Amino acid sequence: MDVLWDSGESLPANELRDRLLTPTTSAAKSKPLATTTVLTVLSRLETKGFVARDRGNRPHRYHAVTTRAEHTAGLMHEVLGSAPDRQDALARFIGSVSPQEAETLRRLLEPITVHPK
Amino acid sequence: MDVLWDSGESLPANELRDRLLTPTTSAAKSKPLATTTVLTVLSRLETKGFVARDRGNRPHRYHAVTTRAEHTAGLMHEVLGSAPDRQDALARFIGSVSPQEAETLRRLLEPITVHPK
DNA sequence: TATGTTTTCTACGTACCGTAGAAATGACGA
DNA sequence: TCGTCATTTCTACGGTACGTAGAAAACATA
Repeated sequence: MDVLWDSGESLPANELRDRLLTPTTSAAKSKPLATTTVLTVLSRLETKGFVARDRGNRPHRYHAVTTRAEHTAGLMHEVLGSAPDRQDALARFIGSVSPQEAETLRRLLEPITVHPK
Repeated sequence: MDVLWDSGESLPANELRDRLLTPTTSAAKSKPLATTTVLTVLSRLETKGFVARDRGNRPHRYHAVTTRAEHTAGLMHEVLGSAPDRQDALARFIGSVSPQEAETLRRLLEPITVHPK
């Protein structure tokens, strides 16, 4: 559902419905959804704080509250946070990460260090 | 539900039911669950591969398939895996991690590097 | 004001979970 | 062998969430 969220930025319900026919990330075009369906989902997402809408002009415009990456990171934190043994969980997590990703992580972590010179 | 999973290791349903009255990790003792309830949940968890049972002797003994930490890590990977922008997601994740945890991560990542000398 | 667009309300089917009763199964002593 | 009790399986009900959408209300504008 959020697929198209990350695509554009702040669109009216109808736009969304249309874009849902063109699966941004490949996949065959499925049957069109009723506009009301999209609206319903949008409200539900709104109550959950995933989406916000500009209630100003008539065709309300919706936009994701966070980026997909933020959302993903958030979920990860949520999962991690629900673990009583964070350290351990992190260890396991790191342990099963691809070399490339490990490298990425290492690079990402560096900046935090206040390494002199 | 898995709370007690991580506690002991491989117990019969009744044991479980009893232990559920003594919330391993604090919290007040709630009302006792029917044994069948526990069994039901156990089967459901079994179908999902979270739990396995020793069907040998009569009081089947159940045990978690993975440790809590592994499970958590697994979930994290799952979440991360469903993201089209892994790098980005990881970046955000790291960005919002506590300094201590960042340090832990750094340490965990080192071993992987084949640093000479 | 009539009419088409957009939004809100309400609803139905499916699925999963918590909980547990009823029935089937198995073990074990009398 | 049979009764009885522990254990397991089957079935079920209430609750919550989601996908989907029709009906009705709210609006804008010709």
